[in-house]
Amino acid sequence: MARWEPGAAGRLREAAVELFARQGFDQTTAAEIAAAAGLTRRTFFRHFPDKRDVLFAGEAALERALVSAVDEAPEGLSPLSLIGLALDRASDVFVDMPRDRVRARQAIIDSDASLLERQREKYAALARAMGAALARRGIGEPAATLAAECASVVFTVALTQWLADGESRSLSVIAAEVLAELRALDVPR
Amino acid sequence: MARWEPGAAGRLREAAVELFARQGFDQTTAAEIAAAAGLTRRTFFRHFPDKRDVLFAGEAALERALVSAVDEAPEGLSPLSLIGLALDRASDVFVDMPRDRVRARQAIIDSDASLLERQREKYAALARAMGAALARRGIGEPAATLAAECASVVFTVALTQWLADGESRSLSVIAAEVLAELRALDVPR
DNA sequence: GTCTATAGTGCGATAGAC
DNA sequence: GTCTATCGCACTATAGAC
Repeated sequence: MARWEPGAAGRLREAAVELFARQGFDQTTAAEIAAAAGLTRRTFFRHFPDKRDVLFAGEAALERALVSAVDEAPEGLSPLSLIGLALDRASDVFVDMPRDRVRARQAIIDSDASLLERQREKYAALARAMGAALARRGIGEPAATLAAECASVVFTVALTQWLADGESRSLSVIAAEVLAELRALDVPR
Repeated sequence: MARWEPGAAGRLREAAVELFARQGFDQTTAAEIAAAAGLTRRTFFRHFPDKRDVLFAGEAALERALVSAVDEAPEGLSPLSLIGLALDRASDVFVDMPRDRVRARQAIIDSDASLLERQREKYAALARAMGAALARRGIGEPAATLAAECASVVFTVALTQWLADGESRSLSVIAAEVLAELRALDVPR
């Protein structure tokens, strides 16, 4: 048997969601999480610079998905259409995730102001990366920034809806619908 | 002579920007700010629950302007047109402010992570208030949230441009232009 | 570890406005 | 007199210096 099982970071992330959900974020120590994952406190901090990060390690994959979709998209699309492609690709990141697990994670974040702030920070970083990707395609300012922020908002709204009680549609379907609503914002009502 | 001059909060805010700009946020104590405004440390904390708040007390007026514009707008407009009216009203809040002072304030915020965090929080609250105002007008979800977040983004981008070196146009002109860019995001390019 | 400086709070006293 | 803003003091907590 190996000295360590593979996927230490993943096991830490799962254990963290589990423990935070059961006993609260503040009431859970890094040592507990590490123990539940069969690791030591020291190893926890080698993977995550602070206790909060264990909940946000997934954002990197999201950013890669969003940015690569923009980078690889065909020419001649509108910024909003580019965003549509990016959101579709980002939705793929979530297809293999159990909805209940993502729901639990979001409930933890919603319960703590400092976690909410960290989440805002992550989304702001995501938007900056998207803006840079759009700029590489020749989209000027302020269009690139506006489109990137729109992507962030549409994604957030769509994710919230995906996690809502009784919702069964896929994230990509919901995101497309929310993007359509964004496009319709200038229709009088 | 009166025991207290009127406008204590305003004097504290001015002194704070002055001192933060000169010696840095961390290097300035609440007592110093209070003294510069002819008050005591205790009075500072009666006006502002914490040291950061002295930089953000103005957001309340901004929120009132945005929300009242939506509340008082005529019927039958699109959500984007509603936020156009709101942005115009919000710009009025800034007409009497010296651009250099707002620039100094923003430079202070940009220099400190915890202040940036507070600013994100304030804008998030602003967007929530706008979303609620739009909902009162019968705008459903997710349109209300989307439009409110768009307003927040357009305002942020416009304010940044207003503060840019060499920019001389008024905030309301810039905001109208940025909103026009937002409307044009679905044009292929 | 100690020491210092500062953030932030609770409470009561006081000086004015009305 | 009431009401409110300010003040002064004492307190806890915490971050950094050493």
